[in-house]
Amino acid sequence: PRKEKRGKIKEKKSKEEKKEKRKKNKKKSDEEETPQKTQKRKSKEGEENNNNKKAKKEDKKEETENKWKWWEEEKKEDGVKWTQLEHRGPYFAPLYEPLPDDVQFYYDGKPLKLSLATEEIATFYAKMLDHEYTTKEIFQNNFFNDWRKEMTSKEQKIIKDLDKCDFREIHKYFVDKSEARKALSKEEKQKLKEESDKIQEEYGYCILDGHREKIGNFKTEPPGLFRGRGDHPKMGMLKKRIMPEDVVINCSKDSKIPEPPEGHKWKEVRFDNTVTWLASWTENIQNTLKYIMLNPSSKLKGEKDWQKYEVARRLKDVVHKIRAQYRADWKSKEMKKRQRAVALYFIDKLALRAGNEKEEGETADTVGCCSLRVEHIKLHPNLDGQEHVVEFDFLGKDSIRYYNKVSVEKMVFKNLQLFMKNKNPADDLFDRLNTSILNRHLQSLMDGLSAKVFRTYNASITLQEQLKALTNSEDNVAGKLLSYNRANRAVAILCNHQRSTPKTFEKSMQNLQIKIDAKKQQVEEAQQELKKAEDEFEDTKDAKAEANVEKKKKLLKRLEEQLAKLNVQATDKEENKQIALGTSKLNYLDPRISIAWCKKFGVPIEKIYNKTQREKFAWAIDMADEDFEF
DNA sequence: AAGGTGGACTCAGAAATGTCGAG
DNA sequence: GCTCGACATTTCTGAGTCCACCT
Repeated sequence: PRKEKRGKIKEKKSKEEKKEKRKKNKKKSDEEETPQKTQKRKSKEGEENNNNKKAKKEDKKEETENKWKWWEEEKKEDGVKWTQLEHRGPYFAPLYEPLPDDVQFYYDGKPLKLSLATEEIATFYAKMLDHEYTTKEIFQNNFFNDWRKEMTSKEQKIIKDLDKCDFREIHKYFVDKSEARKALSKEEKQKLKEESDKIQEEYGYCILDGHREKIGNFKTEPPGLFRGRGDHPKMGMLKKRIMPEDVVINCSKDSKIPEPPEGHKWKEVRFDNTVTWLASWTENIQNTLKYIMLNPSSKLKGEKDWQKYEVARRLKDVVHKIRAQYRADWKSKEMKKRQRAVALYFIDKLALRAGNEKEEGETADTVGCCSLRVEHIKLHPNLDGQEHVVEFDFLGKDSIRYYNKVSVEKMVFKNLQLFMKNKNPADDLFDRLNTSILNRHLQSLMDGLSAKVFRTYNASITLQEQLKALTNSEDNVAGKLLSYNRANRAVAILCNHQRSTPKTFEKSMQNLQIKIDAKKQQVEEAQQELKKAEDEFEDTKDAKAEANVEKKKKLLKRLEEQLAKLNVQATDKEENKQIALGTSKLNYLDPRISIAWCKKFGVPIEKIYNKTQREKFAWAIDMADEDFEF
């Protein structure tokens, strides 16, 4: 039986009680709170007018100076996340601007002036007209339902059929508008940029324990139509505008409490230092909370990230024991244990996600390990010369397809046959198992162990092993980077991180091939020229000719290097077309492995981590030396 | 005491935006 | 030096995991 509907109204009582608890919990640290005020105020205003070059220089300076090395400080007591937190509150999405009078909506062929609220929602749909979403029936129905709810009764009486609605003029208006924006002059664009920079300056940072930290998402999400991933039952529903009255602010008591926009109030202001968020609101589609939190470069995120990899490293010490145990459990008398052991084998070997149960009808039908159904696997006693092959085919997180044929151990195969006996395709494969049972078991094996740790562990250890196996110290930097990318790719494949093939892929591949051919030609020509120069030197033996030979040699060498680089590029590109490397790099690979590798092989860190990534991994860059072992 | 539920946090790819080098 | 498009980066917000707490 799958879960019941979630979004029920919370009981007031429990909420109040919880609040009380938080207060108690927090009291202690409140007292310790040091009222350090904003000591540092970087004089940003002055830089603003300067030209790019200077600004860049300043950036660099900032990069090396006054960075908070929180990793050198002592950790706070358990559960307390900060002692000082001050911020400006969220930046609200701009209000709706009505359409000009000459842009009209048509119903049944006739122009119809809509009320402001109705018109706004119409624009959400109009903007998406050339997206395939709007061709889907569920999307259309959900949209139309929600739209009608917001109409005046007069409008409701007229607008009864979406097919009779003509949004094309509105659509065109927005297309033109975005064209116009692209066509703005340099100066106008510059001005726009400055305005958004100013907002970033003002709302994009907070003060956390005396340090200025960047916020990850400081803007509220604008209203629009919900776009789920995959086959989402709620696609097209109206996502409502967030008002200050919806927003809970979290900050420290003695800080400057953010002002709500003129004429508005916050839903609540609280002072909870056991959580990391600055503001939150409830989103109306799934009735779940959304948060404003810090950027990955912040202490709060960085510390947690570091800790994640430390847990994974502890798993390394016990993983052999755990593997031995689940292998033994395959033969257990208890069905529950067998299921747990087989599931864990999948999680370990295939890096599957845990697979929480989901409420049917509320989200797209996707699964992870524990929620696999019989219909998601096929058993092949023999396939393509391999024994005991399991064919997986299911939609995972974000409705990304997982398709894999794996030869498994005999005992696993037998167990799967057993689990599937007398079941329907739609039945749970592991009917005696769920994520909480699994995680409780894992916790008992190692402190802090849960299913996702296996993904982190296997990803990182794979990178380390692959780097060891693939890197050739004789290679030049480009060659080494290819090895790095290949190691990274092995991880991405393991974790099933995919992307749609870029639209321009074929074309850009062709272009690259053309370049390669041209370069080959050049190399040949250079070879001939060199030959000629050598012959001439042979004849004349004069200094000028000798210099010429040297020159041609150099040219040839340079061209050959360029050709080699292009070839490397082509290989890399082809191998990468459907694989997304970013996710694993950012979330699964202990950065210290990569940094150690860079140091060991003399590859500049900038070659593998861009600026943002270097900020996120500042802790690792500072602490890892070339001997680091995961 | 098992299972449901809300809350808080990580992880995910698409889309928007910025940049940079070839022509 | 300028433009244009390919590619890189950033933004966006949806989709998971996991745990504490409640019944």
